[in-house]
Amino acid sequence: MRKDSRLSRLLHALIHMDMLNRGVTSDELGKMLGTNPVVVRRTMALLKKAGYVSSVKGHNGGWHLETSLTDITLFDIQALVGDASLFTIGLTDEHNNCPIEKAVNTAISGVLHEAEALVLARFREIKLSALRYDEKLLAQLEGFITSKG
Amino acid sequence: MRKDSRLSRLLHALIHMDMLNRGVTSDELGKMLGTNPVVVRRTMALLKKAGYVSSVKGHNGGWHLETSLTDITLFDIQALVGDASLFTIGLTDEHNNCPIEKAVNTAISGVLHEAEALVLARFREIKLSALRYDEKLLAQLEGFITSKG
DNA sequence: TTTAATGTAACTTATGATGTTACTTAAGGT
DNA sequence: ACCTTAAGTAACATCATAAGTTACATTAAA
Repeated sequence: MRKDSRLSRLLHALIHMDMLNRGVTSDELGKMLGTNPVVVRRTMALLKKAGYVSSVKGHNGGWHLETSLTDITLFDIQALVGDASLFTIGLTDEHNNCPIEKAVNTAISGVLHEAEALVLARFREIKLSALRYDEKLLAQLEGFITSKG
Repeated sequence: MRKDSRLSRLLHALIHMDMLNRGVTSDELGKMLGTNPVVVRRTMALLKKAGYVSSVKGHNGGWHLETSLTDITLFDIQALVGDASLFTIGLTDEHNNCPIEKAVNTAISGVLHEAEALVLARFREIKLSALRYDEKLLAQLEGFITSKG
């Protein structure tokens, strides 16, 4: 199923902005993120609405970081993009009153809720400042097997 | 994002088959699951391939349970449908060698792996026999808030 | 031979992020 | 004033995949 990579992209953009410590244009961000400026604007609009960044139109315009990365957690950004559930597992129509279906859905959703709570709790613990480029950290992590998505 | 409800459907079907204790047709299952017989066959084919059920064509044909529900866990069924990741959160292209992107993806995937392990461990603990219709259990669970999916 | 069933191919639909084009608006530079 | 650079946004296409649907082949009992 198609995945939502906006969380990854927004974190990526925010950290680049923090390290550059200047305004950046959507074109620049698009090159960094491997996408085009319209997608960047669309996605960055979520950050702007939440006040984490501002934007300036016209000449010398662009995006500006308005918040220290020590004050933003993965949870904060996930909250901007995570409208629906975190899982690809769906339940069948819950307005059906078949008791078997209810028992099945209850069992599944119980587990998924527990896992979702775990994810969000972990995301709350991770500040964006902790993800800034750090040679040592990256070397440690180099061998880590990352999921395809 | 669109969800995959095959896990829910397969569990639902298996428990109905167990309780009826007879062969059932795809038409019957379709009515129980709220879908049509072709979708049922397509989905049930996963169970058949794994040997949990068998099928008979023609007159008096249909689907037969071949395994006790005490010998099947949610994990077993999830393994049949869960080709990809359990999460709607995706990472951006991992062949990019931007160290920031790597750090971001590593942080996210670390958390998701932990949560996925939790889900699968819980699924291993739940036998399908534990989901059979039980008035008492259902009454207890009635108030539980279930996810929209 | 008729009927009831699975098996399966082919196509459509639904969904939501992503990609793309084109245009509008804003603001600095010349 | 005019040009250029930038965000903002509408409109539409693309992608991926489960689900829905139609049609037909195959199998086997009545």
